[in-house]
This record gives sequence, structure tokens and C-alpha cells, in this order.
Amino acid sequence: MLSKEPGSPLDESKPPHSLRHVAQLAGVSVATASRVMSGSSHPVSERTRQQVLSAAESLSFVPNRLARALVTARSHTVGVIVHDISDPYFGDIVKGLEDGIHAEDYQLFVANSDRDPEKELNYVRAFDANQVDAIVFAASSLTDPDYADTLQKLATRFRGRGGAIVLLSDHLLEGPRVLFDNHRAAADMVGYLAGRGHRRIGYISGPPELEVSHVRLAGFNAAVAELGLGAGPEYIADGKFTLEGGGAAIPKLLDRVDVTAVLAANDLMAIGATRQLLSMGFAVPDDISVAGLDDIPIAEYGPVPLTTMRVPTYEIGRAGASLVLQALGDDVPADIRLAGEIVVRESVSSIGPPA
Amino acid sequence: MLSKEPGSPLDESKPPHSLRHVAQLAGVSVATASRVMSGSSHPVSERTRQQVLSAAESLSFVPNRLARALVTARSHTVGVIVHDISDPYFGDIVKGLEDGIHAEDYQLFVANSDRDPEKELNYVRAFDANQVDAIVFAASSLTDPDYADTLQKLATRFRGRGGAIVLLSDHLLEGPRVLFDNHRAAADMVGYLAGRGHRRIGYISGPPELEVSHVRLAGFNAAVAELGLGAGPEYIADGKFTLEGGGAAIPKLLDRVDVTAVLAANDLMAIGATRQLLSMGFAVPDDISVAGLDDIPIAEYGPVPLTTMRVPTYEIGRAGASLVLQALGDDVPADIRLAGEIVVRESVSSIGPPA
DNA sequence: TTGTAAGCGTTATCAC
DNA sequence: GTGATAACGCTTACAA
Repeated sequence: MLSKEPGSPLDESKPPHSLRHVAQLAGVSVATASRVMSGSSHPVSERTRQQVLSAAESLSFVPNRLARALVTARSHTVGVIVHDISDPYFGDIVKGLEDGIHAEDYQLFVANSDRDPEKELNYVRAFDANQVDAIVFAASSLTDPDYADTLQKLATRFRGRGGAIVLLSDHLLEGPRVLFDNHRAAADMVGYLAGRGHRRIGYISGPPELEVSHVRLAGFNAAVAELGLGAGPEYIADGKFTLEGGGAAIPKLLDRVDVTAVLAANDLMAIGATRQLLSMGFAVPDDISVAGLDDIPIAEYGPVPLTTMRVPTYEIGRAGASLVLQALGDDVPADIRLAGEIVVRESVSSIGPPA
Repeated sequence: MLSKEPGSPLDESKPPHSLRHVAQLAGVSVATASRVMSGSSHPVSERTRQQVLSAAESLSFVPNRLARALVTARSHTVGVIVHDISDPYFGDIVKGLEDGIHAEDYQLFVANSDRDPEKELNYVRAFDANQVDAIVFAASSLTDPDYADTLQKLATRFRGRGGAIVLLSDHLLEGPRVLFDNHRAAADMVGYLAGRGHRRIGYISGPPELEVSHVRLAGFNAAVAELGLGAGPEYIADGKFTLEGGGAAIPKLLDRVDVTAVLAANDLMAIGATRQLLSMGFAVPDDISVAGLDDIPIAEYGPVPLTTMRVPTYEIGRAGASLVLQALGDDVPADIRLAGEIVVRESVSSIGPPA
């Protein structure tokens, strides 16, 4: 029987997968083994390095990152909070984020808030407890009195620990952010429509409770004014961001003005509008053109393939990753602004010069 | 200056957030503090418990789960590997999985393999390094010679450490699994069609490289035989699981047999088929009915809202979570079989009794 | 270039 | 019911 000094008992009972076993097999100290396995800058002779490497290899050693995290105070882990991971919008963002951080050997925790303030706060706490190096908020902050307060406190705590916070949308928290330019998106789309000869463009707006509705509407109004197109409240109808709302907006609009094109603040409403138009006997785009914003997956498969503006969701995620990495590298990252890109399909037609 | 014994130096330099500080503030030992914070079964007097609790509260103490994991050898984390998180199919599964394990205070790592064997293996290694308690494979195993071997080895290692592996699809690895019954899905859909009077049903199959193609085709064949409907190779055309393939299959089918309904092995092909039918001047469903399988998001928004079978993706995730939890609770979980459910929309019509 | 040993923040095993 | 104290697996001064 081997004697066991308390200082260095090598436990034969379970699979030998710790640094100690590697060191032992290589005939070196744990410190040395650690230096080669962790890629430390501390010098190690080539010969020893090889011994350690081959020992690790033969034991198929995988370093325990939790142990490493404990001493380095860096878990190489990032947490992201999304409203709904089954929504391709967030799915794309998460994909971009994951791709970006994985390249630097970070792992991603995903949390689904379901837009529930309490749940979201709990996730922040959980991320904190798991010592994530950064938390990414993929969606806007929620509107709840207590939520704002508590979140601020948690954020402060988290940052005190050296954690980074990155925002991918409007948010009450401070921090580096990547923003999609919604104002410009709507304005650019108006510009596109105007370029195709449209001078009377109706607008189906989103619900006023949402910040994004205002920004996109403002973009529409600004462009319409700048280009001297038909303007005024009669050109605008609320569509609640829903398919039905988009459909319902059409009769209202058509009652008031004789538009040649309709821009909807999101694709779902655009599709609803198209359906409604079709069922009313209008041809799309020959009688009336329809354009959307977002480029959701079904935009392509609707009754008429929709011309719309793609929100660069994957790129938002990638940009978020780069902000995370910069922040963790002790840089002070600058906000990133992303523009959309018009996807031309079949729902918009050119019309001749105005009579 | 305070003296610092090596045994208990309380570092004033950084935020006091460890158990030691809580214990100190509460006037108890770390051991006791640990017992109340970790919800240990070890007895603690009500009085001390309150002291510790309020100390923790006032320091807004959050236990370091990495440290806990190091000693308990349980990280309370689960890793899931998906092909593509931006695909709502996986998004839904991940959502269900996350909901399920979060209820038991587990955190979820998400990895995107992009169907790349090398990437997938690296993720398994990374999960192992991060000491996840379980790995969930959301998709089928890839077909690559080295991949299978290496994955087996990694799995063995991982299990040696006490890790659990759960499969949500056909997989070369052993382990508890949740399976969607693809055979039955196709068969049930044939049954539905037959119930609406259809006796000559064409079938657009998936690519033969995929296991699921065979299973669904077998389901179709079995049902058609059992119900005494029109059968034989002339009723079947390959559609490659794509929109275009689905469209291309239509003329082939129609050339050979006079079908009253077409079942596609997935929704994308069903939509392609519908488009093709429409463009050839057939009315759907009045001239020919079309049904799909999967119920992807666009099924509802296609040229004709598609009658199809919903694959219970969220439920698959939930079931996976329950398998994980059981396995981690040292149960031996039984496989879970899930059936789909027909979603009736507008692409299938009844026809009178056969002439 | 190598080794010794002191932690990182917990939990768990013993004593008391 | 409470408290020392030895781990857990790793990194990192500090020595040699």
C-alpha cells in the first residue's frame, strides 16, 4: 500500500484527468504543467513542453475551466438575454453573437425572458452568480417601475466585479450599444418609393407604446417632407404591428387619400395590407405598391413577395460580439450604428412621371 | 494598519462579496454561513439563520456558483448543440429546453454547429471543459467517418465524469431520447386525406440521404397500403426538401397519375407544389388538395394557407429538459415519443365519394 | 527553467 | 448547533 501524505494524495479512485496527473505522468510539477497547458508566457524548455503535451494527450486531458475561472476571475463566458429565442429575429442575433465570441473561445449562455421583468432580473442574477464576463441585452428594456431600479443596482454590482454590459437595442442601461437606424430605414424606403415615381405614399404605423413606432414614423415624415411628397395625418393609419391591423388600415387610408403606394412599419402589416388590397380587387403592385420594413422570413412567401428593408440581425449579433470583446479587452468601445438594405422583390412597381 | 495573518486576510481592496464577508458580518463561521446560503440540511438555529440572511441581504451577496461547482462537481449548467439557432425549429426546441431546466435553476449554454463536424466536436470539448452536467444534441448526428469515432470517445469521457447525454433526434450516440414519430406523422396525414375522400394521393419525398425521408416515406406507403389507396412508384416523386424541388415534382406526378391530393414530406415542398399547381391553372384545394408536414412558420402565409402536421418542437425541448433532469437525478429515464397534430387550414378540401 | 505553496470561493468532514 | 479546516483544479507570485 502506498502511503498518502495529506499534501499530495493522488486519488486512484476516479479518472485521472486533473493537471496533477498530467504533471505526474510528465515528471514535472503542476506549475510547469499549468504553464504549458494554459499557454502562459512564462518560459518552459521545449523538451519539458513536449513531455507535458504528450502526457496531456495520452490522458486526453481537458482543463477544468471552472477552476481556472475561479483563480483568474474570468469565466470566458457571456450571457445574453432575449425576449423569445424562437423568434428568428433573436435567433439570428444570437447566432451572430455566438459566432463572434466563439471565435475567441467564449461560451454563450442564453436566457429567455418572455418579456417578464421578474424573469429577466432573475437571469441577470443567475448570470452574475455564474460569473459571466459580459451580459448582452438583445432587446429593449422593459417598462416596469421596480424593474428599472433593480436592474440598475444589479448592473452596478456586476460592473463592480469587472463585468461588461452590451446593449443591442434601446435600453435604460448605459453601455456600448449597437443600434439599427430605424429612422433612416423608414426614410430610405420612402426614398426608394419616390425614386420609382410614387408621390402619394400611405403609411401604416406601429403601436404608439413602442419607441420604434415613433422613430420609424418620424423617419417617414422627415423623408416625405424633404422630398415634397404628399404629407399629413390623412396619409397615416395605425396598424398595431399585426397582420390584421395592417389589413384594417387599408380601407381607412384609401377612404382619405388616393395613394399609389403604402409603406408599412413592419412586414406583418405589409402582408396584411397586401391581402386586404388583393381581396378588395386591387392588383399589387400594379394598382398599388406595398413595401414593408424588417424582412422577416415570410416576407418572401407572402401573397406577393414583399419588397422590404432587411434588418441586419446577424450583423447586429456580430457587432455585439465585437463590443463585448473590446470591452473585455479593456478598450472603450464606440457605439455601432447599422443600416438596413432594401430587398427588392415584387410588391413595388414603377409608375410614370406624375401627370 | 491592520495586521494580516495569512490564515484570514480580509481583503479590503475589492467589493466584499464572498461568503467570508457575510460570515464576518453575521458573526458566524464560513461553514455556518455556507449552510444557510446553500440550503443545506445541516441544522442551523433559526436565530443564526436570520443573522446570516440579513447579512447576505445587506451585502447583496450572490454566491459564486463556479466555486460551488468546483467542490460539488456539479455546475448546474447544460449545453445544447443545434445546427442553426436562427432556424425556428431549433429556436423552439431551445426555448422548451431552457424553460424546462431553468425551472430547476440550471443555465443553458447554446452552441451552433452549422452542421460542421469539427465545430460540433469542439463544442463538446468546450462543454466538457466547462463541466456542464449534461449535453443535449438537438439534431441528428452528422455523417463523417472521423466524427463518429471521436464523438464516441468524447462521450465516454464525459459520461465518466458523471455527465448525462440526451438526444432529441436520431443519433449514433446511446442515451435517453425524445423522438418525434415521423412514420406516424406521414401515416396520420394520409389517414386525414383519406378521411376527406381522397383515394389517389401523390407523395413528394425528401432526399434519400436523410433518414427522415425514408421514415416518412415508409409511413406514407404503410398507410396507403393499409387503406387500400392508390399505390406504387408512380405516386411518388423526389422533391429534395426544397421549394423548387416541390414545384418540379408536380408535373412529374401529374404526368403519371391523376391524383386528387398531394402530400409533401415537408412544408417547403408543399408550398412549392402549391405555387406550381396555381401557375399551371389548377385551383388549390378545389382541383387538387395539398398537405405538408412540419408546420413551419410560413405554412400559414403561403399562397394558400397550408394544412399540415405540427411537429411539437417546443414540447420536444421540454421533454428533453425532463430527460436531463431525470438523468441528473440518477433516474434511468425512458425514451419519450411525441406525436404531431394536424393543423387544418385551407389547402385540403373534401371530395365526394369516389365515382 | 523549474518547483513550492498560497490562494480563488465554496462545500464537506470532523470535532466540539 | 457551531466552527476549523481540508479539499475541488487551477494559476501565479516567489524561490531556487
